[in-house]
Amino acid sequence: MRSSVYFYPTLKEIPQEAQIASHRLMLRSGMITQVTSGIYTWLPLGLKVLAKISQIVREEQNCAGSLEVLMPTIQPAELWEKSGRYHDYGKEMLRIKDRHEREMLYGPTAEEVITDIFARFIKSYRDLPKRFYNIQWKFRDEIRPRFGIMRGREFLMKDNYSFDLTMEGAKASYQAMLEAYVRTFARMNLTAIPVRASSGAIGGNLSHEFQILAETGESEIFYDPEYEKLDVNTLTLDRLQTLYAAADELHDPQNCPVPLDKLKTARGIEIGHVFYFGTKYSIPLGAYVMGPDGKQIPVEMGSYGIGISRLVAAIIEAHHDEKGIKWPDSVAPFKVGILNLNIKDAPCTQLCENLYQKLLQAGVEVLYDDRDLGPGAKFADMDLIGLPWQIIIGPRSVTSGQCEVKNRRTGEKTEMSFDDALHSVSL
RNA sequence: CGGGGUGUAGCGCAGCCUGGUAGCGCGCCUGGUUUGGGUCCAGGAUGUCGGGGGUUCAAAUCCUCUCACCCCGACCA
Repeated sequence: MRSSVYFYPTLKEIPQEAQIASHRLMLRSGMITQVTSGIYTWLPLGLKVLAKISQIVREEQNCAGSLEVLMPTIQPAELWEKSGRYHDYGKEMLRIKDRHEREMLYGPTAEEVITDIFARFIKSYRDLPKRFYNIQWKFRDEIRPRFGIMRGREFLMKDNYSFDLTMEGAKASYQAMLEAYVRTFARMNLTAIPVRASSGAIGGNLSHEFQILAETGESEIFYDPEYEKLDVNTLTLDRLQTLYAAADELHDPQNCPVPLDKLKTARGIEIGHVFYFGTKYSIPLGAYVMGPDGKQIPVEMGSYGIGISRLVAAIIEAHHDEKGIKWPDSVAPFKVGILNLNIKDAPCTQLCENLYQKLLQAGVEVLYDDRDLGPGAKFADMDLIGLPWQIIIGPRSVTSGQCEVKNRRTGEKTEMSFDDALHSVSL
């Protein structure tokens, strides 16, 4: 992609309304722009990142044996009346009426819709277990939206719903999701701590929230250092139940099993939440299957959310510096940026064009800054939008035959030949 | 919803107290200049001063109603 035809309206000045790093950087790098309180348009650069994150989440969900569906944003009140939540959910639910005065709502979550689908199509224990997920826009009419996309009213969420015959089965589903989450966040260079949680409005009796560590996180969390050694091979539900981790409001220093000198503390951003809630929805919505003994059994359910749009902000909170974003490779909107320091210098531009074409041919996602701007502006913009690699080519490259390759994450700069540059960023 | 604040050019702001018909920086357009960290010079365009009502010879400025947005708190992926 050429910068001259792309669209990323970068801002030199810090937008007044933005308080936290991710919000400021998303606005300044031209990823998003606010439409109204808590509601944003995703501009091309931001949308690209959102799509990359969605894809990673999707791959790990599929890998964990889940089936993707796409449920609507607008749901009928009727379904929520069955579960009792139409009354319970409160003002966070955006309620609307269609032209027939029928009560509708913009879905804040989708337990009712998916459970209804299950109830209508799945009748036998032989079809279990089943897990369905979708990646869809949700709306929660937050009392006070803030921090940009981090707490918007409209947000993109992956929500997965598991259906099992027994509680043991449900726990296996729960564990499969825990593992998928650890893998998912690891792929985004995030350290995630599954903190035991009260299950809130969705209800139930087993719940963990995933906090990802970032210095600017919203809440303080206290956790056993063993958490930092967790990976998918050592992570089991039983093991998790024995480890201590708590967010500040739930932290109880009196009854904390971890000695004070070992207890670790960090800032966390809640990015995912997993729940087991049994038959809370299956019974009222009629999600029963015929068991092996010929009896109707309400299915055991769980639900598992990941705030995808929030992840964009969370990744930035975890990976930025004073100049801008430092994208992990896996979610970067482009892998490489080429900076043509003087497009009016024909030989220099020729070098840039050649390299650009070679990178495209190699299948590398590249943003070529071919705009007629001074070098300073290009350096500043490229650091701001945070592509993992920068290849800097100026008139002096014409005589030296070298370009400068800069690693945005480490700041390391190396002069090398064009072939070497091509090779090193293609890895 | 309670408390606080802000709405003036695309962005960041001054002007408001003490009423006299709108300004600065950045950005944008034109010409030139410069080209390895937001070059420099010259010229130029852009405003229902958030909206309604009122006071006044005269309102960005005073009064009043209203809307939007932001911040703190309670709630949340």
